[in-house]
Amino acid sequence: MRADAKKNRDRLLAVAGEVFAEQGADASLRDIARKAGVGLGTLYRHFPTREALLETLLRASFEALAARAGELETSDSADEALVVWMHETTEFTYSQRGIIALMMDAIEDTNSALHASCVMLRAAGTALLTRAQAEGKARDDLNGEELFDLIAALAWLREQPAHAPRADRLFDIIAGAVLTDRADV
Amino acid sequence: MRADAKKNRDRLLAVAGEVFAEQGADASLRDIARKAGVGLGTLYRHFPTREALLETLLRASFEALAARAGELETSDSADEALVVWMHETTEFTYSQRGIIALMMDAIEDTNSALHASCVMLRAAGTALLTRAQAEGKARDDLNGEELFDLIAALAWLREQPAHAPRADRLFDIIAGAVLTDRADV
DNA sequence: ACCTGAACACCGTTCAAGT
DNA sequence: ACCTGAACACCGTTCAAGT
Repeated sequence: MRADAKKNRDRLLAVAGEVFAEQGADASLRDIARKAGVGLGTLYRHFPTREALLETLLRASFEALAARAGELETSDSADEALVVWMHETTEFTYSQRGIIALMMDAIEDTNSALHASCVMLRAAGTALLTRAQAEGKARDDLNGEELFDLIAALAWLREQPAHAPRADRLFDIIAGAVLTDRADV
Repeated sequence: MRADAKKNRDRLLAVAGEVFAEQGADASLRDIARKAGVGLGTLYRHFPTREALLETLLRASFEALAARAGELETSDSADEALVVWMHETTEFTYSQRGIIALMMDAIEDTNSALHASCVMLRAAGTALLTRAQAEGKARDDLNGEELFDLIAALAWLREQPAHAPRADRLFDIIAGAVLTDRADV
């Protein structure tokens, strides 16, 4: 890559990171290009879709979340590990408002730039769920896809301003529904 | 209202009903005006906001759902009544894709045209929940706002194409979390 | 090889001009 | 009293023209 191209790309990523964090994942791409001092075509050349831009920005975080699942799998108790990971995953998507809807699409769309990341994330969660189930800590009649749906539902709720004051309660209720022991977490 | 104004209004409502049902609650208002054979300004004159248009279209359905809660309250067992109503409410919002996000905003925004309808709906659900709790059929540590959040989360999930095949399972899991008896519904 | 921005086809919203 | 559609300020996306 030519040096000027790399400079533009880096600048775009830096600005996009700020703008997405501020305005959510549906922020204007035109605005990002403008703030990066770059032509709109340059943004599209480097990142052909919004998903591609987000994927580049968030890949490291997705991988960190998957790695975190591996970590929790060897350290904490099976049920606690699962709940902690559900919580951290929900909080992560909240830090990138609007991304959970894109992730729900991407996980079924092999052409999406976010597809691989989402599949990886779901697999990481599935491993934690399976371990908890093996130890009788999580309900048996639940699979990784359903767990991903529940996390997505929590993440979406978290994004709703009307819901904010009840975020923790709702998390506990749904996490409680996943575990065998019904006591709040 | 002048006869021609009423004709335009009726025409707009008829077309909007079709277009929203087809394309979801975020359909283009310009498109609706065009299809109704009416100037865009006429749409705005009759319905100053998208919410106002939706409210006029859906008020009857909202009221029917609230009435249905009253009906279920006197007929069915408390737990079944609650779950059936949760289901019917979820299905209703699904028939109007995109409306649940607007409802979540509207319930906190007294200025929204949808505010009253949402508050009424939440109150109807709260009554069913309270009865179920009084009979020991629903968990005690839950209030009407939280129930509304759970229904909203289910409604949002229902709208996600990626989730569709698991819609029924997820409903059972969350409805199960509301009830005291953990058995699936 | 890469960048730019005009061009195109859309939005939501407002409002001057018409009947 | 009501209607119309141009006008304005935005989108996402593409692509001819420039360096």
